Amino acid sequence: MQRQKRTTIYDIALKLNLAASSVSRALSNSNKVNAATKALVLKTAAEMNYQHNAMASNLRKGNNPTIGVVVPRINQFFFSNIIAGIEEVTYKKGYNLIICQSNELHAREVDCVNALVNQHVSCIIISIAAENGPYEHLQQVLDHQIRLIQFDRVVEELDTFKVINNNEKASYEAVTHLIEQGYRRIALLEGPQQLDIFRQRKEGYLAALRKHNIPVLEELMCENAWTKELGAEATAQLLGLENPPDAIFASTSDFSALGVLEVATNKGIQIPKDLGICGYSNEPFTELTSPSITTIDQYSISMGKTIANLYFQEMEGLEFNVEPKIVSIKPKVIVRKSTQRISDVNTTA
Amino acid sequence: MQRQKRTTIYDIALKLNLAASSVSRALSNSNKVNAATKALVLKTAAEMNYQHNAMASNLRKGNNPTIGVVVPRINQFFFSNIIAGIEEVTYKKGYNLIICQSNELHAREVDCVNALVNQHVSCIIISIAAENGPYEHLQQVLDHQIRLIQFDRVVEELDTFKVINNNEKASYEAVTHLIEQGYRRIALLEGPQQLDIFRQRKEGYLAALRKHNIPVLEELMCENAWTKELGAEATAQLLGLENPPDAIFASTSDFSALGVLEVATNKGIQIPKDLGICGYSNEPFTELTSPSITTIDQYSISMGKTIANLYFQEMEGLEFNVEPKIVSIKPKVIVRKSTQRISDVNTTA
DNA sequence: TTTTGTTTTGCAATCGATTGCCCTATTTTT
DNA sequence: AAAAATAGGGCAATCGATTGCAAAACAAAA
Repeated sequence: MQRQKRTTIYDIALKLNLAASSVSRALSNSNKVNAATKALVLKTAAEMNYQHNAMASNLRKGNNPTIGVVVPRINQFFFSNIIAGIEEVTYKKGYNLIICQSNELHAREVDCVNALVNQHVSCIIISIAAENGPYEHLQQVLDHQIRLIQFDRVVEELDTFKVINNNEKASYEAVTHLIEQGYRRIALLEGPQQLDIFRQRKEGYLAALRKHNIPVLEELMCENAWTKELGAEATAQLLGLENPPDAIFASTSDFSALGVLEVATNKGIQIPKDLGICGYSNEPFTELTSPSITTIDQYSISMGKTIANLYFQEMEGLEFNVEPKIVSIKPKVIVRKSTQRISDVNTTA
Repeated sequence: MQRQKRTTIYDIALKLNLAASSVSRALSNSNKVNAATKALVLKTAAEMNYQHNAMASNLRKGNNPTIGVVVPRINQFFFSNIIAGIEEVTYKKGYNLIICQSNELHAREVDCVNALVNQHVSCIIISIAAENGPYEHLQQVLDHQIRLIQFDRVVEELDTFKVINNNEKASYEAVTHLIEQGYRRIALLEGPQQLDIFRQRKEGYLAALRKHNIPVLEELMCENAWTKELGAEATAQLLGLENPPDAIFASTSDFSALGVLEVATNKGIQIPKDLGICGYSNEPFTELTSPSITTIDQYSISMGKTIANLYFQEMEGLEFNVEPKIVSIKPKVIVRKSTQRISDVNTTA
């Protein structure tokens, strides 16, 4: 079978003995074409199986109603929710969504961003990879007059729109909650410190301790414990201390909290009695473990919607040099069994 | 600030006193241009902050190296894994990925497919929405010479490439496992029967019962119990029977299995001793519940890769009328505690 | 030196839709 | 009835990159 050519407006024009321009106007429902002609064109187009060519149209109109999204991992709950939220909004606006994942690699992130710039997308939404690297590629985006919105993991120095979580505050509240539950030797599992979000979470932890006059102990802070395995390792080490912690705040993720839970349970440690555990992200599994894990919800779907709305409300069609806005979302501590050793606290799970 | 125009090959040509065609050739690394010229063009392009315009290029070349994916929900673990798997492959091939979600709605699915056809994508990968509806939109895709790969939830009658799970076999094996564990009154939670996958799973269930001469009882089969809530409802009903089941196979999803687990646990029923529970999909949480839930793994990431590879190996650039292939993946039963009441079985979790 | 062959470059059409401008009917106004 | 306004439609340029063909430049061979 010969790959037959698609029907174009010229084919329709030829068949109806019209000019292509009239066909175009009819199809775009312009009022500069007679109602009868319009109907005829529409009918014929349907008969001829015509499909509008978005590439040609976008080229001529000089805009591409598409938004590119770059995330570290598509299949991470937080990010897939963000994407779902964004899609919800962009779909209604008739925009397309191009999705890329950096796999936490800087080089790959650069590749993805360049591909999106080549596509002349209207906007790029990005949460940067954990791997360090220069951010010229992001500056490039701006230089090419493409809108840029950073979310969650952002490059602070870059003057762009940002949608972030108030990590410090959330962290502060989580640790405060632990203190209120009577925990005093609270350990911290930290994420890669080149990412702002993890530095902020550490800040919140420190602030809460200081506020309650609890000494900050170096031995209770574990760097780079942001996977289940690393969390488990760190826990084994912490629990082996002469003076072990009575609570562990896995500020990196619920996965590392899971590692904590497994190691502690295997050692026969009572949770929450002897050890409190708090995670971060409100992964679905946190309410299913036994005991369920106290964590921090980031409202990911609604955050996705917020991001997309930011584009449509503040940027679409407007001048380029609007003052970048920073939207900060306050995450919420979800108290569950893994930290509840005082009975009069309201249960959320 | 005036929205300044982007640099084009004409700008470069003008500056270097060359023809645009030469610039184009230099940029595409054609061997029909002098090495020195090529270097000069590349250098100048970089200086002028030139970015290739994919829209123009695709229009001229008549192809768009982009694949569209339509799934019911982006943030469902199975689907986000499929997407991650597809992305892994398409990224390496320099293809873009446009993602849409139908939200299980037929009308929205049609919209998404049309948008992708307008984009003249090279291939559409789809898992159809639960909501019934005609599938002319899929036929349209084929009529427009766009490749179509269906996966997981497919329209059987449509002669396209398909990547499916052998649901019947998986289901058969799961039920056989239950029987081997000594369960005899095995209930089935069914999904919407307009979807093939759920019909197939029911078939597997029936086949296993027949094979072992176990009577098939209408009262043990619950229609449309495919969410956690509906699963819980069905379970309450089943356990209220005069002669309740000793096992429940939630063939719809792990979420409904979770509903089963909660209701049974609340009633003080011993699992797996008094009731066996088996889910479907191997959601991450299934190994975290107590007891952990036996389920069926669908190898979602690798399935995504398989789908993408199918396009590149069998379809890209080839004639349109190649014989559609159907790839069937055999899912694997993951035996966990919720069904293990005989000790000599190998543990997977 | 002339002829032939090979590089290198330019010209111009093309992909398909859009749109400013102009022209011709037709209708409305005076 | 003449003038003005409006509706409907056509022409042709345009968006930016690609590519077949032709021309020019240069090198090699006779």
